[in-house]
Amino acid sequence: MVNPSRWEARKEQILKAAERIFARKGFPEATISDVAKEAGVSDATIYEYFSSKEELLFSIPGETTRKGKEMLEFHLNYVRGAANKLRSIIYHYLWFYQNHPDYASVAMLILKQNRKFLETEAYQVVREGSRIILRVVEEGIASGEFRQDVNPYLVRSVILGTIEHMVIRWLLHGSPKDLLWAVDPLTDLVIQGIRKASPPPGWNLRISLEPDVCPGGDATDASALAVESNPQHRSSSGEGS
Amino acid sequence: MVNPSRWEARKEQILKAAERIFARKGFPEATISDVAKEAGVSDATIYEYFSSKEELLFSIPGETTRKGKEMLEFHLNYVRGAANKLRSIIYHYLWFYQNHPDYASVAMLILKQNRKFLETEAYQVVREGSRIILRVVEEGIASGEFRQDVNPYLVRSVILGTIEHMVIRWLLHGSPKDLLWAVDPLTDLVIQGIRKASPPPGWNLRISLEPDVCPGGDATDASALAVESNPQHRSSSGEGS
Amino acid sequence: MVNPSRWEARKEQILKAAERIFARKGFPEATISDVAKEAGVSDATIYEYFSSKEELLFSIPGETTRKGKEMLEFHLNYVRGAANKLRSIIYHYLWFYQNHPDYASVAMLILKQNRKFLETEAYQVVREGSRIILRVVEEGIASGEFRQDVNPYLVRSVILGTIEHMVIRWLLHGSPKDLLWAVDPLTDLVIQGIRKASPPPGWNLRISLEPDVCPGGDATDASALAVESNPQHRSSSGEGS
Amino acid sequence: MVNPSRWEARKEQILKAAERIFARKGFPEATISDVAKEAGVSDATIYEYFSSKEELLFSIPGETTRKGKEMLEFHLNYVRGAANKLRSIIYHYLWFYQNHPDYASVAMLILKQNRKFLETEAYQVVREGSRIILRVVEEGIASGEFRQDVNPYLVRSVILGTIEHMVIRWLLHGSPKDLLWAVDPLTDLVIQGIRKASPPPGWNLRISLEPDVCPGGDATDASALAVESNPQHRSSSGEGS
DNA sequence: CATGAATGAGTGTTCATTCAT
DNA sequence: TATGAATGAACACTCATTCAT
Repeated sequence: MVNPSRWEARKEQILKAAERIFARKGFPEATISDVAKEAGVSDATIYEYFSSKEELLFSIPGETTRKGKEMLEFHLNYVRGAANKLRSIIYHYLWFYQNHPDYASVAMLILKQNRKFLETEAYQVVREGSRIILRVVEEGIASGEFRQDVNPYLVRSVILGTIEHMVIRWLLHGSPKDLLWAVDPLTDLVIQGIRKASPPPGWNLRISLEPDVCPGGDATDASALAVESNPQHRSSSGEGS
Repeated sequence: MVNPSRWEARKEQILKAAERIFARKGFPEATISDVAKEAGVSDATIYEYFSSKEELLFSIPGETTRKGKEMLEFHLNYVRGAANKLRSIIYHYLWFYQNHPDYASVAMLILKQNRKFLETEAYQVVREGSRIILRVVEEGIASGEFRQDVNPYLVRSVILGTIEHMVIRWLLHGSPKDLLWAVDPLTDLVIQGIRKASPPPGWNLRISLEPDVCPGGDATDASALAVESNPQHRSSSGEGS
Repeated sequence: MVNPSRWEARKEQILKAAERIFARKGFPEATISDVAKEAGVSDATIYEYFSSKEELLFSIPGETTRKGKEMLEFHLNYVRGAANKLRSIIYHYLWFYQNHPDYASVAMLILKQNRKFLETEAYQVVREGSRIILRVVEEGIASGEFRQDVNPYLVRSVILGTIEHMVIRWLLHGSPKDLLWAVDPLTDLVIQGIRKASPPPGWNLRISLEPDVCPGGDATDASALAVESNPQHRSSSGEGS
Repeated sequence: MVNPSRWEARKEQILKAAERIFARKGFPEATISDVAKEAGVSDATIYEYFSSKEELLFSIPGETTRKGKEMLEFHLNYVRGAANKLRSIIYHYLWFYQNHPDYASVAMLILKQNRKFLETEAYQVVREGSRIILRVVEEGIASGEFRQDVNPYLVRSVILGTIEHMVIRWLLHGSPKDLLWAVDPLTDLVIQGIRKASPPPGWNLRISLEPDVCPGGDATDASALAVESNPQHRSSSGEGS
């Protein structure tokens, strides 16, 4: 390995080819020859970089996951409040999968159900990533944003489970076209489901105004505010089956 | 097929063997020989009942799913109210997977990500099953239990996604031991997330005021309307990174 | 295996083909395809009968060796006297190799130097075969035909080593054409080398010459030579197992 | 080849590495990489010195054999008498293999049965070495030490065959620990087997002729002693199976 | 009906060898 | 001279599938 950067580049080239091929054909159906052809190298060359077909598969997450986790943590620093952070997390995952469909395929359709992958180092990074959700939920409980009795593990399962379910549908059925439509509805459902059910400050005020506003008035403004703290909007591009 | 009942029994015997083997070893790793041995028949005999290894796999859900769906629908008749029905559904799925781990393995780890399975007749039954959730949610919206703006497809994704996420964790990690602990927390989270915002303590007070404030007005309707008149459509292209 | 005799026949057919191919091309150069073609079956069929290329190789001696050993023991019953028996043994080996050149090739050029073969059950039969020589030599010592100081293990090494050396030369160089020419010379050399030195007819004549030779004081030299030509010193580190 | 001596040193270094590796793993199992690693050079470098893996193998005997042959011939000049020379030869081979086990492995287990090696120049040196035996036997016949009817080729086969048989046993089984124990027994067996059948010393003596024949001579006693002092104890702990 | 026996088709993997640098 | 990098060419082995009995 005289030239490490060249070596890394080649490795990346092979990994990208593998990601594409595995995403397209599935792992058992894809052959090393397919990957080699896609990468523009020989079969044997692949074995210079990866010791087996399976190791090649397990190497795909590697950097991607690490960078993703770092990026997410970086963004979260910009955001205040557990609820807002949950939205960032949901956005992050959906945006990422949307923009890396091949990676999504490999992760959701191949790796997720692979028992051996669980013993992989790469999987540890995935776990760490998913621990962020736990942390944020706990933070929200501590700050009083969320109820004391909320189970962070359940929340994580709800968030990741829903995302994964939608990503898989998107991959297999192609619907919805745009995964990001779900960011707000999902965020809202979850937040609503776990937040401290005391009315947010300001509610009472507005409500007390209503009598004045209602009759013939424009409720829009008032509820607009309410809506902002309480949005359950259904996108016109709903998740049709 | 000299003796139809005997034939069916044999078929079931092979299917059960396949379920066990596929669950244990995964589909590509499992061989027809494995299944044949487990079923106590010869390799060739399997081909008397199923035309290919893949057809054998796709035949596993068949009855199970149909019966499951029927049972679920039967139970739902006992239950009044969309929220209660959602709980029944969640209970049903978790209970079923908990008590049929091999089937859970095949369904969650093998079939769910199989593109070809989507074109299968058996898959149609699965879809029908999942449509029950849509129906119940719509029922809840119509009855006023759930908010008007709730997206039934999202709710379905949340419920099925969470369940599947938990089942997969259970299959791969063995935790939690008892899936059913999640029934109520999950139900509550979802219901809370979608139900018409019944007032937290203190609300009723204000509500009681409304008639005075909005004479002749229907508070419920009003707020429902307010919400409905406040659609916040999100442009799908508005969420740039 | 419904029909064992058919199964055995097939197995034998493959073994014979393997013997021919391995003899002709050597083990590493021979491919399973070669063997399959020679046997008139498919590659896969070979694996129905033998679990690996190596097991196929190690199965070649099997019957042959067992039958050979039995035949040899049968013949030995016809022969009286250890010396005569040794001749029978030498004849047996040379005759056998001469008439089974492919087997000779496999045994001498492939198996003999294979460390793994030593752990094989088939090899045990070979060992038992070679023990016959030990037995006969011991018998000859006990009966007084051979000297007391003869080391049976050395004799065995001489007999088998010479035979193998000649067979290998015969296989590789093609000379001599007829291995059997060596039966009597080798037998005589060995017998002469180990027998109790009873004088052959005519000896005494030559002995009468000695007096003439002695004067002049060469007797010492002569006996020195005699001594040197007859040392049976036991090294403290004998060829113990 | 800028620096010839450096070049030769490198070549020797590679050859020694190859000898070790081939001896340890066998030829087909050993890889060029193994040899390169052992030699501390790169794979490609080996091809600077040897054109192929096989040429590398065939180059191993080269010097060793030539030097061995020279040494043997040198020693033989010190020895008088064909019988004594045969002992020297036997000693030489056994001593050499004993002290060069890796070379012994390569020669006995790999090269000896290689058809292509026979066409090699290196093999010619081996042949020349083995011709020494022929020469000595012929010399012994001519001098009257050995019988007229002795076949030198047979004797060579006996000597080399026995040695090789024992060396192979030693390599594969590890017994006997010390090959050299066999030098004298083997020499004696062979000499006894081919020498002119002069009565063993002491025979005629006892026949009572001698006193008259060698008056005042000590020859009688001496040779008698020689004979009597030649007890042929057979170790009870011979070459265990 | 059931199956023992046979196989065609396919693939991951290895390694001796080459060559630009 | 030395080698890192690349690869062409093979090959053992597997397994879903077929079919005569």
